[in-house]
Amino acid sequence: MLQQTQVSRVITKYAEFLHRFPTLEAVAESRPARVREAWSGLGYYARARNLQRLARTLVRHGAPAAIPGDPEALRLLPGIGAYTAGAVASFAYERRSPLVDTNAARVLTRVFAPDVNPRTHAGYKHTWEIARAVLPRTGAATYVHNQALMELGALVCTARSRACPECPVRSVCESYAQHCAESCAP
DNA sequence: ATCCTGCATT
DNA sequence: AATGCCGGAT
Repeated sequence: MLQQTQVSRVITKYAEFLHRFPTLEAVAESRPARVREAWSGLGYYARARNLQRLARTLVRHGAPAAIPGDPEALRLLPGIGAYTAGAVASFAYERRSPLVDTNAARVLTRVFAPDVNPRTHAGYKHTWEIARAVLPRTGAATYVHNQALMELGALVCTARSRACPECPVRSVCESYAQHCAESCAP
């Protein structure tokens, strides 16, 4: 649901969806129209179709669904791209796996590569290299690191405004001096 | 117009 | 590498 959709708009829908479909088995057994119905209002309905395809893939043979923890295995599932694979590996399994969403891409380029535009294809690839390069050593630390990276982008270093005075990494940020020296620095 | 915890298809 | 997909908020 969070793929290209704001958290604030997902929260309610997610709770309702889980109430209607408590398990992957429930999603797998449902008629597609029911899944689509529970998704209504969120947009990008291909995600709902992909979710059910994913559920039906994982619960085949009636066995309890097992979600892979390896990013490469996750990446093979319908609707799971590079970001979601990294997010599940990192957050659900505490694997030492990088992740780049819109927040991470913006923060990483602003902090480490001010001249890179993450919205271009080359720039986006570069953000993945940075994300891997700055990963901490352990999986447990990676969970916290990735969480913090995304939260920084969601709450402090947003697309429309940079709260540099409130930013915990401003002392090492390469665009801080450039962008906020006059307007933000005390 | 631009943005949002992207992905599949071409 | 580029585009379509959905919809609400800024």
